Amino acid sequence: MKRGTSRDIRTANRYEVLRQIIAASPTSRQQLAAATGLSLATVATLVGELLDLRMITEVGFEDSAGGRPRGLVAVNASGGALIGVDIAETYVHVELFDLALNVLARAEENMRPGESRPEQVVAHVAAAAGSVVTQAGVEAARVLGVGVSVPGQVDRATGISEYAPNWDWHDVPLLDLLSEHIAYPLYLDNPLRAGAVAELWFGAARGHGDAVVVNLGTGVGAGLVLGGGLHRGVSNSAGEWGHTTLVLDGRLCRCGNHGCVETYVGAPGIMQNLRELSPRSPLLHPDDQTATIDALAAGVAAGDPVAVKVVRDTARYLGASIANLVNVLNPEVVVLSSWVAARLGEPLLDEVREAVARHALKRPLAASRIVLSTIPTDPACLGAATFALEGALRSVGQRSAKRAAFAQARSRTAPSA
Amino acid sequence: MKRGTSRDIRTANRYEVLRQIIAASPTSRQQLAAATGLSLATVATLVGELLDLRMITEVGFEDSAGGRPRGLVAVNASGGALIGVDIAETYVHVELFDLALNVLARAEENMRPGESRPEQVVAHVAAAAGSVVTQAGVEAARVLGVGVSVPGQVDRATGISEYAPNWDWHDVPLLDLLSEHIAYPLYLDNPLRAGAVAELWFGAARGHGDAVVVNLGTGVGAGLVLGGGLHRGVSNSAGEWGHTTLVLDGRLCRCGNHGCVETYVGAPGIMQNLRELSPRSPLLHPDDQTATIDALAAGVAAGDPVAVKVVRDTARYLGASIANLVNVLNPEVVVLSSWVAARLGEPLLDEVREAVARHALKRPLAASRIVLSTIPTDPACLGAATFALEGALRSVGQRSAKRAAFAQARSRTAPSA
DNA sequence: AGGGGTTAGGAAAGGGGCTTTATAAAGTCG
DNA sequence: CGACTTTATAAAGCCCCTTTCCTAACCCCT
Repeated sequence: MKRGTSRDIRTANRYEVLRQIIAASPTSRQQLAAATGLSLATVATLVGELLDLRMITEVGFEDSAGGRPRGLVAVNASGGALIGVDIAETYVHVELFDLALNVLARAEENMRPGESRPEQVVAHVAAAAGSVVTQAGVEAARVLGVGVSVPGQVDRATGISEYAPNWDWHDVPLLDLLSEHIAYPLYLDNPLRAGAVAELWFGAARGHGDAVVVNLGTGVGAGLVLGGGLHRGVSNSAGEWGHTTLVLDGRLCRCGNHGCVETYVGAPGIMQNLRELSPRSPLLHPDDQTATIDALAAGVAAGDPVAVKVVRDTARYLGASIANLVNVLNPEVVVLSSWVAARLGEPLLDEVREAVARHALKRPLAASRIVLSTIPTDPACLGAATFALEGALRSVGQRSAKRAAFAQARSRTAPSA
Repeated sequence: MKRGTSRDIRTANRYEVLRQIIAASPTSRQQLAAATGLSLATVATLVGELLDLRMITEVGFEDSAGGRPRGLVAVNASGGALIGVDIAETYVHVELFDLALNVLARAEENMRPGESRPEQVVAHVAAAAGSVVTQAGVEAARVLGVGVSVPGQVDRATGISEYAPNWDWHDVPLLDLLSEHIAYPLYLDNPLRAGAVAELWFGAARGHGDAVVVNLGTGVGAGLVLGGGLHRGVSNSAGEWGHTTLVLDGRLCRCGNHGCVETYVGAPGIMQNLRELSPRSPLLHPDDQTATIDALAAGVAAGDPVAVKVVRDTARYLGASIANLVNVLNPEVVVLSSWVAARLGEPLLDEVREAVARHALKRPLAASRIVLSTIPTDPACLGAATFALEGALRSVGQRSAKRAAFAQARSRTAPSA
């Protein structure tokens, strides 16, 4: 049971101030103090730190009501670069961000089925990472770090991929393998937590102490923000909501269990919902999840009754299982994220809201908003890059000790002179 | 989103030190420092504070290996009293504890069906609270506070019982009503959280950052300990695990939903499990939950195949839904608590462990231990009293400002004299 | 009996953090 | 051009925790 230290407070405040600046650039110290609840003095110190790091810059002044104008600061977008890597079953996405978290370059490597050895995956990552750096033309020294999202169970401390379901990896020392090809600081975690931290910094979970980021893709899961921070659980494997039982003795899941949420609301599960309703539906593309989900979305837009019914059925499963999260965790906001949610969009959201309302208890329900993610790019990439940003920010404020000591010594001798 | 202050660190450390002293009384400062990870100096300060408060006392010395003997401190059991109140559907339990959390006096008031008006309940509480104080013969001034556990949704800040399912209460200002009869500081919350905090301070969750306390009674729910503290959720209604869906379109629950966990593993649910297996079983006491559960426990002990099967079926439901918690939250320990768990005991636990192992993912499962609660008395009473203890401890260290200023002023003038 | 040696406990100093108060800087307005 | 306002920084104060140093207390050995 870890004890908190006063330094953690500082780190949290640093995060909060930078988040705020990124969100509302340019902004003044006054606004930051109001938004964060910190005193002007503390904000000024933190802003000073960030200026020293060249992560933000002064960008002019703003009239005040008759007094000294407010100095404005903004993210120094070109002050550094962050790389986010999203490793998935069939592809590796790599994006290079500036400090405003704009995408400067993008690279995608597709992996052929069977290409599942760790060295092969690592080679793809290294190639793509090299590519984005040259594409964007940033100097290597400006890259603050590389965040890597890899499916399955990850031990962040050791950098070991304990288990990756797609490739049946067991205890692969992924960080070590990657560091042979990549010289920047590396941060490893899984897509659920990456998505959650992306929403926490830049998305719908901003400013909320308790939030759930529901990830709807081929696999499903949830990233949990509890008490203002990511909840990891004791072995960094919290959030496996996709493998909670919704239908006892229900559909067989790839995890070996029956009736998992994932088998009803993951992309293959949705295809199964469609198949059970209308086995020969033209919406169904048996070997292509993306095409099927797109066809469903188009069908709903066109008023196709089968598509509408499939989305409704899916929303019913999804609503019941989101209601479980709402009842257990009582979050302020539930964010629907990842590609399935993005493609099915509002129609799915509306049905889900209704279904959750039917299943959840009144009080927790009243406190929870359910929204779609507003993150336009790959949330796992953005989240992974955010881990790198957090990492860069965490290691601040160690080496200023010498200067402080010097300043103090001088101020002590001055009066005697 | 609340920011933490350095004072919270102090409060947490104060809790931790006192917890440790209560758990291992008498103990030395050395042991405390080792157990808490704090420095000797900090432990000494905190111990000093607690000595000043007369919550602990020095009780002698212990030989050290050849050097100065270690001073021993122990809880000053008679240094104060705490009252815990457990309001349930049919009864009010009140217990008076000394500071070692021993029960000094107990009172129970039974409520007749229909006796559901807030004033009637409050009258029972007031009567029982008065009774325990006179029984134990403690002076009123020594009572540090009264914790009250009331079912349903509670707003701690305002002291309003927003919703109590048994009596259909809506927004009852319970704290105000109670304070008309009870002069001690009052602390209100619900039994789930009371149970969790009891386990966190004195039970199986001690020292664990992430724990789930599963409450198996007539109703069921879970108290969540996440990140070392109680997780309340945004509207203090987290933990309603009893009303998560385990069987889509399953049994009708009193919450209006279908297939809730509670309908399978709450006492009435277990009776239903029995009824479905063997409608005319002599184990079944249709109007008496307690007797039925007792009969089942006895039946299992005697090897009655029907009883064994019912417990196994129940454990199957329970295991699947505990696995859901394990997968989502990845806790270090899951504690089975409340009267149903206590009565069915080890046989239930064994079956539950097996069932959880079948349903949970390998990694979170490997990190989780499932245990029975070791708290012998009513956990809601103990937990409620613990709220009072925490409250008393939280308001420490405010009023020493004046003395500190004085001491400093004196030390500043001294050298010049 | 009286000094080392050893361990405990407390006091002081040091380092981090945050806030309040004072002061300097930079405008506006009469 | 001075008075008033508003912003930003500097100084001082308070709260934590830890490290370091010193005294207290006890053992043992001479």
